[in-house]
Amino acid sequence: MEDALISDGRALKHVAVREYVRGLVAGHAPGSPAPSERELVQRFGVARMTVRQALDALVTEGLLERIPGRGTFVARPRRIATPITSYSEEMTRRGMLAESQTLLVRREHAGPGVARAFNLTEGDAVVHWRRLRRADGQPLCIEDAYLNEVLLPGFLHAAMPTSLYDDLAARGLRPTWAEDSISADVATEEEAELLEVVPATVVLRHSRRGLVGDRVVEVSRSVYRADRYTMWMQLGTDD
Amino acid sequence: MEDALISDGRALKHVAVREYVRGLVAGHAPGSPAPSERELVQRFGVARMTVRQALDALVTEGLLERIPGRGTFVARPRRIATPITSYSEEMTRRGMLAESQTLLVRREHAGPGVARAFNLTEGDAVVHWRRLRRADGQPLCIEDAYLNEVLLPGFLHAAMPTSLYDDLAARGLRPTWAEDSISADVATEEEAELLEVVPATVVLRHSRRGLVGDRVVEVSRSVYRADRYTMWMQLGTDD
DNA sequence: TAGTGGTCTAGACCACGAA
DNA sequence: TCGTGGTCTAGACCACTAA
Repeated sequence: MEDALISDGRALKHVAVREYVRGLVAGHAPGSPAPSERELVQRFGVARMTVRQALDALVTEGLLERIPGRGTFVARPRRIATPITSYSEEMTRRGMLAESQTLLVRREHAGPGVARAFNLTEGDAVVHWRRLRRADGQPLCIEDAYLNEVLLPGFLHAAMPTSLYDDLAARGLRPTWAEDSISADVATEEEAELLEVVPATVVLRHSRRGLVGDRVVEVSRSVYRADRYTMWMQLGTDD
Repeated sequence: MEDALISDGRALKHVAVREYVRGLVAGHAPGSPAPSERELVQRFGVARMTVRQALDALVTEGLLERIPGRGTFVARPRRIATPITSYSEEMTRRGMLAESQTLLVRREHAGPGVARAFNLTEGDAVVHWRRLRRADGQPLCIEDAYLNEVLLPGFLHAAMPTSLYDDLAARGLRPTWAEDSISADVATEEEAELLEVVPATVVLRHSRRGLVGDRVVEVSRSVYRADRYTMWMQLGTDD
């Protein structure tokens, strides 16, 4: 929603036009016509440049497309690269029931790897949260998430959120940038027991550094049963 | 390059201003000031709206950023998600010497999996190109690439390109969209022999469907030695 | 021919930042 | 105080599309 209309007290005309058009075409099929520029000039009693400023924004964000000599139309949605998702979001997308069992959650001193990933000094305090993840009731993954406590005051004492990403989102700290590494390996004895496989079974390891701006908010290491999990991703933009 | 100046015969003013500014700030450090809008109005003898249209384009493409009350400046380059790279590009990025040995290249009838990936009918002709990939002389990967011959006339009879992606780029068919899957597995006997490991060694499997627009130009399946390869990727935009 | 978006003019007032 | 970008006006002519 555009809150400039409320919070500012003084509505910007191009914002008013933009949000009017956005609401008008919401849910309309690609190719549906939007109002013509001169029609909007009449309706809002503004200059045409103001209407164009409003429509420019909607064209830039991919909602509308202009065809010279014909008009302005609802654009076909662009393909989008793989979003940065949480385990529960990913499982929901696959149509599976995601469950999590907390194995450990406590304040720890950062080891060398975690400290480097956070740009902290070894020994600095971090929150360590280890969970066993299930899909449709079957063990699928062990995730060790590390969090920078400075960015998440009261996190340890609050009720554990259902979804880490939901909690981060509520704090405005949901990662918008992720640096991932993926490798194949065999399970350790401890991992094998939790995942209910024999030791030395093949697993997929996935590490992530999640950032918001320049701040590292999440460092995680996950190990998946290779017989139950294939990672998917889409790269590129548009089509 | 902006060719509207030449091909159109009649130069668009906002294009002239845009390209003038682009050339002016080329190579300048982030934070360097660009000319002010009123300065460009003077220099080109155009209206301010025309200058703003020119600068809007450069701001949208991420070259400039505006700071109200201060001016317009060269923007800090945005972080970019993992590009769709070829094996040789990826190895070069890692500072390793990439080599390829063609094991097989021929026309084949598409099997069910490849046909589905290409949106073809099973049995349709495809080009199959199998290569053993080395990094710094050591076997790293076996790649089976399948190509749609309809899109690549004469491909089989031409000299084999050093890089498949270079050849595709020359034909305007370098993928701009990729759908990948990654899984952990063990090597087959044949794979183990080529990769110079014992059978049942852990490997990373990577499949890709590469598209340009709606056209599938490449379907590939790669198998990497897990002890020598970790996949990296970056997701998201900006920072 | 009528309507559309693309381009362009020559001004204007505003809020904000720096000096 | 002065310069900056942000917003806005009330027109104009053009090329193009569709009827």
